[in-house]
Amino acid sequence: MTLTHIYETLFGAYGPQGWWPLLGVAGTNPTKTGAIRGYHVGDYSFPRNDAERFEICAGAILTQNTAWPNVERALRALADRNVLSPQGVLSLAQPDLATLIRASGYFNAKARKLREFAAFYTGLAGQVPTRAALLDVWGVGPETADSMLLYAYGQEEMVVDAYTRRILGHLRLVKPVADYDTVKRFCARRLPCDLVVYQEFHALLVEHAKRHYQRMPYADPLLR
DNA sequence: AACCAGGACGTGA
DNA sequence: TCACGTCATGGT
Repeated sequence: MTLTHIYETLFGAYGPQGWWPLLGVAGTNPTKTGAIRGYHVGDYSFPRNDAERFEICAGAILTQNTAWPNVERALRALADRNVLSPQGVLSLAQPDLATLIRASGYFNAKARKLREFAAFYTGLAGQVPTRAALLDVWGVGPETADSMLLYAYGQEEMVVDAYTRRILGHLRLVKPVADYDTVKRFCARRLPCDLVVYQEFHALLVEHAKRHYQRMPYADPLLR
């Protein structure tokens, strides 16, 4: 079972996922599970502007260990108040920001993370951040940094998350204890370095895991 | 009604 | 390094 085969199998089964979800983009994904919306299936021209870029980054922080529908509530609360922007986030006192993003969980920690990131983002002045610079921001770890680079900045950085580990571990392609960078290199070495492939691969693994890796014991009907 | 979700950080060994 | 506790809402 090669990663290319996994990719093609999942792509054949679910089709393009069109990540990252955006509030202003209607969900048209025929394979969507649950309440997830905001797809732009088959269109890889995103983000189309700076507002969408920041929304993706904010979502990457808010979705840490959190289900997307809750993240969407928080993002919508920010958008409704017209503060889903670096300036908007920084205009709020941290407790007020925390109240707005309450639904996403860990709201105190995430309010601080959003503010730290908004300040960093402003300092970028439109430049693409390096991975190392992102990792220096408090609240941005490896997965969050790679999600931002891959989906907000169009950089070919493989995203490894709990689902990636779960699926690849179940298929015995990686050890369950392998660290982030080990799994990342494993994937990067075996898939073509292509933006579409990277974006879809991560999204497809999430979709597949949501369908078949929610509860033990796993019985994967597609991969083995 | 426990269990978990597209993690990251701080601490003590 | 590494294992473990902490942060917290909402769906199943």
